[in-house]
Amino acid sequence: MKDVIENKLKLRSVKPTAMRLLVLQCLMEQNRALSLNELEALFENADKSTIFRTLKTFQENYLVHRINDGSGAIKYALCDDDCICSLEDNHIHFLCTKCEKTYCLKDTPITTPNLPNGFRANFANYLIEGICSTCT
Amino acid sequence: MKDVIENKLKLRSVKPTAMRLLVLQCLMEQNRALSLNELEALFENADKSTIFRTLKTFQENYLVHRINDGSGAIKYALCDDDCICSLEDNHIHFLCTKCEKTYCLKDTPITTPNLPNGFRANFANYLIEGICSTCT
DNA sequence: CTAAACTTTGCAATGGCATTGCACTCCTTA
DNA sequence: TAAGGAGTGCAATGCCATTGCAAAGTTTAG
Repeated sequence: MKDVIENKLKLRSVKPTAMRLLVLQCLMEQNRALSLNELEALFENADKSTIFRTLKTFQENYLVHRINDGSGAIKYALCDDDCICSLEDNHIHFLCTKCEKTYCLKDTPITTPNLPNGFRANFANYLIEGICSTCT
Repeated sequence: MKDVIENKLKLRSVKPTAMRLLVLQCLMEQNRALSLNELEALFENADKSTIFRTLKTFQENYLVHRINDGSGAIKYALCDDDCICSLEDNHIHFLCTKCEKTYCLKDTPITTPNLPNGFRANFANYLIEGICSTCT
């Protein structure tokens, strides 16, 4: 397990500090998108700004992507190993309004519609709100 | 013109105060989604909280919908006259990363994808970022 | 082996935006 | 015309993202 995490970091040329290993592990275990506050709560004794900067580093190296799910707090979720956060990597996110958890629906790719003349798309953020399978 | 605005309010049973007429007019004229700060700047001498509450009233009566375009500030845009802000009324929003303006693409309805088993959709927020036709 | 240079971390602000309590004004209505 | 309710303005408050600065840790050059 630890090897998998370290490999993920190595793959993206990010130095494996203790904090980074922990944050990455959390994101892998939870298997959903987490906010800064949620992550902080999972650690108890880590500083929020350190986690923030850890996540920033992760973003810059395509380890995580940020999700704006309208909850007020930005959520962070793991990227796939071959992700470069391009339009093609964008996928639908699902916010359950009951349990308040946000999931990546990686198997549900976004179909970019035909835009009006002169509009060009660089990035898509498609959020669906509803009830998730465990809350049904 | 003024009649059109007053009618919109009457249609939704919202009393036409001076502030409400002004805010509604702004939203009609700009033909795009505006943030609270943008609206405040257009008036110079109106209080932000008054505009906020005006917009809240508008939302509650399906006159405007709020858009989370990831800019940090919520944007507000006019609803169609027959809108009840249901899933069917949801449409794509476009944020131009050059001029920072957000538009409703009402002619580009959202196609809701097939969700994984057990997931049910109630609301969709589909935002596309890119370059708009006037910035191309 | 050691000192300098750089990176990471923790603490303590700061700033932006949404939201609300309270008092004042205005408008409606009995 | 007085009372009640609706609308407005001002001044907080709170939440979240972000950053400056100094301490601690790590790497590198000599």
